[in-house]
Amino acid sequence: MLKGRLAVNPPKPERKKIREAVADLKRRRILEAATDLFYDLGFTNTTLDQVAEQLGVTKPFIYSHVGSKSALLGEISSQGVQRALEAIDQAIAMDGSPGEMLARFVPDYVTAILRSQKSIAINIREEKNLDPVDAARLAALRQQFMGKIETLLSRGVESGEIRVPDTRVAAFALVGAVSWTTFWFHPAGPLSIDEISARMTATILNLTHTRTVSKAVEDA
Amino acid sequence: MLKGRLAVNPPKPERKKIREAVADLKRRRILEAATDLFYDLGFTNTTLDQVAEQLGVTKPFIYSHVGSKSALLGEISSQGVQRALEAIDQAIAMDGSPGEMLARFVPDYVTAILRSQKSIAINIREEKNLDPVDAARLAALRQQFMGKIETLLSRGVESGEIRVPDTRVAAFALVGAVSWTTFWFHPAGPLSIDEISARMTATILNLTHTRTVSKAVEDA
DNA sequence: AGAAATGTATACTTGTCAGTAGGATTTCCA
DNA sequence: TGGAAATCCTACTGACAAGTATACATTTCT
Repeated sequence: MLKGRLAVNPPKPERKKIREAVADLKRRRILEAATDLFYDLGFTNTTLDQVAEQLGVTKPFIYSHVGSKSALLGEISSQGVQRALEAIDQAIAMDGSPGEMLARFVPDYVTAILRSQKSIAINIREEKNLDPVDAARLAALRQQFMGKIETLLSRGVESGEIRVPDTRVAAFALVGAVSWTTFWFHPAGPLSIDEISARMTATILNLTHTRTVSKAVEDA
Repeated sequence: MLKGRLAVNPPKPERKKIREAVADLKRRRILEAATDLFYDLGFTNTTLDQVAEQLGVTKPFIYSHVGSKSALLGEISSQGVQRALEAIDQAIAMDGSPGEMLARFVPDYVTAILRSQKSIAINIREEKNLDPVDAARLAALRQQFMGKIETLLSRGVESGEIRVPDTRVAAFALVGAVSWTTFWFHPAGPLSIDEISARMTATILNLTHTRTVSKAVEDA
């Protein structure tokens, strides 16, 4: 069998690329279907047979692309956090005052959360069904995220642009207010993602910014 | 067997009371144990055998006091919402301006949430494992709760005491910020329930109240 | 005391589902 | 076109846990 492997000519690069692209596509579709079902029914109430059925395949197909049911959950759960981290990193990367960074971050963050609504909801709800290794990894990411927000708020307080009684509690309040949107947002509802993002941003900046800045943001 | 029942003299009231009190106590202990385990391990990862073990009894004991595993979950899940509703009802019942009502409500609400931390967390996480009937009942309660908060905010906006860009979104932001505490609060951590309540209240009122009121609250 | 009712445990049934072994089918290349 | 390799399915196993039938123990009342 080793011989068999060696007998084959090395595959041409573009062929390999197509292979990989196909495999990626399949993985993505599996993730999508699983995300929908986990979101609608809950992780433990969803069987992999159901996921397979929705894709028109069977369970072993899934196992040939994904290690296990919990691996699937781990991957889905991390998606939302990744995007949230991107949002804060981009905001921090811009050159501007802490207040401007926050004004940039919040709408991006809300938008990111609402775009990955299902993964975020799953991430929050199914934490206890995660493999301990994944759970630890995600906890670390979350902590990193919280730290960055808190630092941003602190710097804004120092510079006088931001006014909150307690940066740590304020950071949690901010994240809570935004994360909570995953539970009440309905894509088919009256408010679009952009509208919610705008209103939530106005609401939150009203909370953090001192009046002068807050006015400036409103006028802009 | 009907005859047997009729042959018995009616039980004396105080006797019956003791019976009920004992049964109530047992139920409460079952609920407590189940709450701890559901919170720590998640609903589906907890077996009723584990709950029984923690109480030093066996599974049929539990079934003699509780209809089913999901009935247990339903009862646990509703506890937190009940208390939150009490908090808003008490605040509304006081005679005072909307701003004063809100200033009364928020700390009570935070305290209620943190005191029933585990049930709230379970309520949020295990929604999909609820019996559909319970789920509908709880959804109705939640909606009622949200409606009352939104009304309160609207009245405050009318009276000029409260300033938010959008009462509906602000109501969700408020509830999100507070509910989120269940996920990061550690009873053994550095901040007590009262401290968190105070800081969260200051943070939130900073968000809702116009400056003058906000100052007055701070000075008080 | 002893009959009746209540409460609790032992020991089972039953259904469900994650994960897999091995075979069928397609794809790809010489 | 033959045959190897990749891909996918049919059909199973093994474990686990909810819920229960039945028997035993304990209290309660006459």
